[in-house]
Amino acid sequence: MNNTVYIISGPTASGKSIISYYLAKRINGEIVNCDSIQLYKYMDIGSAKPSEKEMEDIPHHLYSIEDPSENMTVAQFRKLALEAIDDILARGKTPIVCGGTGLYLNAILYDMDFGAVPDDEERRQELEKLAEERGSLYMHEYLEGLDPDAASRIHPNNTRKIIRAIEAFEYGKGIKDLSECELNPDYDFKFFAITMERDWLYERINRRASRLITSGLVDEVTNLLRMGYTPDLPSMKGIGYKEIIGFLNGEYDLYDARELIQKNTRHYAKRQYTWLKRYDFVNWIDIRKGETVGEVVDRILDAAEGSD
RNA sequence: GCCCAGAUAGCUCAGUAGGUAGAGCAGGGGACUGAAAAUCCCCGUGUCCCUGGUUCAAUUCCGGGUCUGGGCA
Repeated sequence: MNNTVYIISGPTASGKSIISYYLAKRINGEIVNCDSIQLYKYMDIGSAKPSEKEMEDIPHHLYSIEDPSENMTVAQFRKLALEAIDDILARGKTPIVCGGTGLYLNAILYDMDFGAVPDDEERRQELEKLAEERGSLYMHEYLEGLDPDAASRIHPNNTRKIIRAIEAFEYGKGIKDLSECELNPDYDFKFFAITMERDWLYERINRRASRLITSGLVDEVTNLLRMGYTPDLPSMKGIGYKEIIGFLNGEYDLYDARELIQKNTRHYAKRQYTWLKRYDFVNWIDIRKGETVGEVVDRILDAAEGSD
């Protein structure tokens, strides 16, 4: 049985979605989302989901599947994504994983074991309170006593990760290092990352931020707030959402909100590059100016054949 | 035309009681197994506007000039 899985990743605004769409048309594929914000319902404009036409044309999986009040986790995502991939393969089609959320990419690429660690909101709040009172250094020392190995991998200022590591230890499974994981042997990955000259990418990011605002981002955020989704939800902390919330609260004007969105998106793109550079088996597709999507897809298919 | 203030990193500015300078932002690099569009770490040489003078030494003090704000005519 064919078990080829395409992965189209790359920094935000590099054109992953449209490239995946054309690739899907060419190879009879279906698209699986790997973007942590596009998973949420009602967040269409800000997360730059594919157009309705694209979604009708080609089956898209894991888009708009979660309520913004819920908290998607990697473990959950991994389960859903692998199910979607297996389902597509079973129907004789080719899955195309599309998205730039690095941790989620890992969850698909690697044989990661998230175990049966239950949600324990109470314990997390306890630890958060402790961190606030005693400081992150204290928490780090505490972790060092429990799991020195994990502690050595986490910076003492990174309270969030320290808390997670403590939780993981208490549940009986420490945080493993990725080097202990194998590439998922069930699939034949064709892994691509879209890139382009940094200045050009930044121009695209800036332009897209402007476009999101003119196409109704403020209304989208206003509606989300009206529906009762609060600014502290992980979904509402997405880029584009948190900045518009600040504008609606009168913290700054729309012009500044736009600049903030642009800046935060650029920072995000940079972090995505850093993440993607860790994979030595990724095929970088460096987009040239003036190149059509069809030409890009040709290059991807050529490279995919070459890698067999 | 006159008076006042400013001119220092890509931007906003601090500073050097005279010994060639440093913050924030931007930018760059990096880490990351259950919040990941999150969280966290590291990276600062630039004609200190030009030009004379004083001085062992001037970006710093003094004179002149140029430009930019603001005020008065």
